[in-house]
This record gives sequence, C-alpha cells and structure tokens, in this order.
Amino acid sequence: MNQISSLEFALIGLLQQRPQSGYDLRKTFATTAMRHYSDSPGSIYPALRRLEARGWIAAQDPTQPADSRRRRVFRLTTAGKEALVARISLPVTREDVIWQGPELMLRFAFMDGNVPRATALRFLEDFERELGSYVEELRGQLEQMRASFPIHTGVLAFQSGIEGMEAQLDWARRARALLGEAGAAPPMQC
Amino acid sequence: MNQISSLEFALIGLLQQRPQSGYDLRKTFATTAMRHYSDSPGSIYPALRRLEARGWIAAQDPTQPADSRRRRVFRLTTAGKEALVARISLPVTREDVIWQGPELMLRFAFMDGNVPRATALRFLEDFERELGSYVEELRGQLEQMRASFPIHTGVLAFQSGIEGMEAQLDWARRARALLGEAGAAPPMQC
DNA sequence: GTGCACATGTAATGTGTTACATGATTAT
DNA sequence: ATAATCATGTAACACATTACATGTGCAC
Repeated sequence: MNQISSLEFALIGLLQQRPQSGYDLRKTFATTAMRHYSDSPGSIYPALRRLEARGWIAAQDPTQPADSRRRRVFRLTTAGKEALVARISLPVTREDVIWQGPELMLRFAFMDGNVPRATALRFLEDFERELGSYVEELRGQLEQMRASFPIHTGVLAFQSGIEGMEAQLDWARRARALLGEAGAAPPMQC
Repeated sequence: MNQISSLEFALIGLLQQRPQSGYDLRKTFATTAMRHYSDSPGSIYPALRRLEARGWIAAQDPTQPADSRRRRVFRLTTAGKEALVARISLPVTREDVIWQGPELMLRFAFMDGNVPRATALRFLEDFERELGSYVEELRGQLEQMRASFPIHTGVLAFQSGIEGMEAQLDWARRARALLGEAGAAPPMQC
C-alpha cells in the first residue's frame, strides 16, 4: 500500500515543526492533546523507518557529537514536506467528516506556514458543507427514532453525536470569519 | 487476545436488538449513523465467526425453510448477552473519553432494556467527571499555545476539539437530568 | 552501585482493509 | 437471458498492540 497512514501523517506534521527523535514524538503523543495516538514504540519506530525508506524523513548527522545519547533525530526532507502539503491540501470529503478521525483536524492544524490562507478557508468551507449535509441527514434519522422510541438511551446517544457536530459547525463558521477578515495580518503563506 | 474488539461489541449490540444476518449488519453499517464501522465483508464475516466460536452468537435454525436465500441469521446467546452487559457496564475511564471512539456512545446507546437505569446514570456521572477534567487540562494547554502563537490554525483546531467536548458535557448534564427525573416512567431494567 | 529515566528495537499476535471469487434470486 | 442485487466467503497485506529485550547516562 502506497497510502500514508494517519500515524505517519501525524509524524511528518510534527517533524515539520521541528526535528525530533522517536522518543520525543512518543512523549508528545503521551502527554499532549494528541494522546489518541498510541505512544507505543512498536508503532512509532517502525513508522519512522517506513518514512525514512520513502525518503520523507532523514536522520540528521548520524555521528552527532553534541548528543551523547544514541538518539536519532529526524528532520523532514523536501520530498516529505511535499507529501505533507499534499495530504494537508486534500479536499474535505463526506467520508472525512463521518470518520472524524483525529486526522481531519490535524490537517487543519498543520496548515500554519505550509499552505496559503486560501487553502485553510477552502478547508473550512468544505468542512461546513459536508458536515452540514451529514448532520441534516442524521437529524432526519433522529426524528424517525424519536417517533418509534421514547426518550431512551439510544436516542440520547444519537443526539449527543449530532450536538457535537453542531458545535463543530459553529466553530467552523467562526474560524472562517476570523481567517477571512485577517487580510491585514501577516500572510500564512510559507 | 481474549479482549472483545469494538466491531465485535457493535455486532452483539445490534444482534441483541434483533436476530440478523451478516448482510443485514453490513447494511446497517453502510446506511445508518454507524457508518464509521466498515461494511466490508472481510471484517464482518470473520468477526461473526469469532463470536460464534466463543459461543456468544448462534445461527438460528440452520435449515430454515421460511427463508429461501442462503442467509445465516444470528441471534445472541445467553453467554453473549452476559458479555454485552459486562462491556456496557464498564466504568467510563479517562482513556475512554480521550479516545472518543464510536465505542463509548455505543455503550450508552445499547443500555436500553439491558441494564438498570442506575447504570446509565452512573455512566453519565463518570462521563462528566472524566471528560470535564480532561477538558480542563486541555484548556490549560490552549492558554499556553495562545501565548506563544497568534490565532493560527493550530490553536483553532485545538479549540474545535475543546468546544466539541464542551458540547458533549452539556449534553451529559441534560441527559442526566432527563433520566434522573424519569422516576415515573417505566423502568429500563430488563 | 543500584535504580530510574532515557532511547531504540524486535517478535508474536490479532485484526481491519482491499480485492477477488462464488453462487443464488429477483427484476426486466 | 442477463443484469443487478443478495449473500457469503477467502487471501494478501499492512498495521497497531503487547510484551519483551537491550543498552546508556544520571542521581542518590
């Protein structure tokens, strides 16, 4: 499979921000908001080797004297940056909003300094459109459920999902307004 | 591994509602709000065979005359129902709310008619407590981010996650009020 | 000098994904 | 009759998880 996995995407996104070792990346997954990624060595080190084999990342200065520990600090290569930008710039599809992986918001988060502001605005527009239409469909299903069942947990759980999505829709509208009006601010373009 | 997977849990939860064939279950995953589960035959049929091997589900009436198609309709066994109830009744941990899999809300949704109302209330209390403390932690991280970066996409994406969780917290409070006051309604107990 | 955090790695296992294969029934 | 849908299955592959293994440097 030539497809990049969600973990691999997270790794190159973090490496774009600054060169790091596998251990550093594990600690990020273990302690920050990216906790939903496993910090197990069995996933991260193999993923790093896959990325290295593809030429997207490279260990910098194999015989680094400044670092006595046997750390391997990786940096993003030019090809890696291209792959990152390509992944970030993917249009937001209905599948994306349904699966709601950590992946989607990570795509938006990694846009800083990597793509023009227009791409971020496009993301938000797509996101609003796809999520909006999906929520509308779910609301229809909710009405049907409410008709057949009373207030029981199935309906309530369903409602929880819908309300979470509505909060995200609301966020997207505000974020778009913020980014759109920021014509005076320094451009995001790399 | 003796652990039940998220897919297996979804399958026995659906089979508890009514006996169904693998194809029926696939269609549910393909067309309803449970779309985040794959409807690929390569995942569902092997999972059904695993559940059958464990004795949690059974094909009813192998030589059903009423159904000319060669469907295998599965029903939940007593052991299967026990496993379902055990999984549903698990306390909500911090890990659960962080991973936010489809799993957690499914647990709540499948409570109808399977566990006493107290279990549902307990779920909501745990959920509020764990998610509340996690959101608080994330809000601290957000403030740090906001200090170092301007309004850029990383901060915005972070905020989106927090707002989604806050919507769920709000939902949990309302759901708890609804379930708690419903002393007059027919009990959920099986 | 013993324990702990740092740092990387491998092997076994289970499972989801993709793609392909097969055959029955219904509709046209 | 022939296409589409129903219905189940398998094989190859990639990947995550878990558990184990190994070694370094620092603190007490």
